Amino acid sequence: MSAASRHRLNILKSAIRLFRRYGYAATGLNDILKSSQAPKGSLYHYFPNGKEELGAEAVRAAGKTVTKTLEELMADTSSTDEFLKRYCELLAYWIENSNFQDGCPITTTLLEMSATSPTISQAGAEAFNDWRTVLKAVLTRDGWPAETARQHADFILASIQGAILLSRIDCSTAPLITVSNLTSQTHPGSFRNV
Amino acid sequence: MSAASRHRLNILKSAIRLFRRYGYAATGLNDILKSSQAPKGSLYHYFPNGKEELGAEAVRAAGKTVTKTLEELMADTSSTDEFLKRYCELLAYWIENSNFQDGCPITTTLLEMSATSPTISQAGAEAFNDWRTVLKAVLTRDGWPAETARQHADFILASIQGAILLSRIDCSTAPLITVSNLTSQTHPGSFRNV
DNA sequence: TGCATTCTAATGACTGGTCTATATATTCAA
DNA sequence: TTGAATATATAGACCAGTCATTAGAATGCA
Repeated sequence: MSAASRHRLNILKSAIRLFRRYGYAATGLNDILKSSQAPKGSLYHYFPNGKEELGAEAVRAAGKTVTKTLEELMADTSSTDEFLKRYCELLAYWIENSNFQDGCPITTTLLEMSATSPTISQAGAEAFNDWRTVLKAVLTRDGWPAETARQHADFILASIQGAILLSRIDCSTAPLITVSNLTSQTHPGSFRNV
Repeated sequence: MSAASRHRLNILKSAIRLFRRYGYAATGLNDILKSSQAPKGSLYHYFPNGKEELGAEAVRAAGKTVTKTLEELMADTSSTDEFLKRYCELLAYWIENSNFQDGCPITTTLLEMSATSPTISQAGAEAFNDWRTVLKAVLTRDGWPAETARQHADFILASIQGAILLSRIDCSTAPLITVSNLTSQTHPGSFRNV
């Protein structure tokens, strides 16, 4: 990485962190600049369309990070059951470690901007699609037929998203653990065992 | 209702509607006042602690409306399966009718304020608990043992919350329908049939 | 009943501050 | 010397919240 684009990356990282914790609207550009230690002029240099572009980029970047985690976890596990258990453990660990202040890195921003920014919404839809694709691959690997796998990928995605929300609001990892267990029950070991 | 408190109710209704669609931080008090046609002084008269109190009240009120809907639906159905199907249909109808601009009436606000406002978070936690209680009653009525019912209530709550999110971002009722079908599969007719 | 008084509920102009974004000037590196 | 990068200043809109004032109901009294 060139020293020149160091600021760009720091701005993006700070934006992701602050949007995730406090939301898009409540996070001021000044907060992001202060946290990233980047000069003010850099923000509009690297993100000429201002806050909305930064928001979309943050959703894209955070989305890709999650996709990468899911792919690595898929390579590192051999069944849907194991995959889900491991992922939920990971989530519970991170959420608890943030004192239940951090949730999904893109959900809050997406809900806030869904009605006003097509740009950000689209970035979010693409991230969800990437995640779905990995989940579908995990299910397919376990022998699930394509169409069934697609639907169950949605189901798993929804359950986990909801579990993160509940865990955060309840300040307890219990919902995540419950969802992990019950989702595993619904997707035991392999489709062939169902 | 006294004519005097008309403004209070209108402010609350507008706050719920705007917070739901645009989020808490992006909704200015002026927006709420304009939409409710209430004078500005009334806001601080009825909600002396300002925006945060209004936010907590909005979460409480919207939460109770949902609880009531769930209770009515429980009385109007005879199995978990039917209950879930009917509720997801209802949600899909409302979301589609808003052109996918409205989601859960409290989730966005809760995610935004979770890290900064214990007051609002607590109002949200209580709302979720009320919903859980109804869901648990629905499962118990179907013969599920108490502890199992509690966990499945969480599971259902999470799935539906996630499904609303996905439907909104994808601008499609498909995730809601998928979750409705698969959740029903997981909770067929009665526990005795499992 | 009719009028004066009291008191509280209700109000809207106003404040200080912060927001995003822009415009211009300067620095720095190739 | 050129263009990318950074710094500064500020515009213009909007923000939540305050407070002196007003409207109107309740009360006391004749």
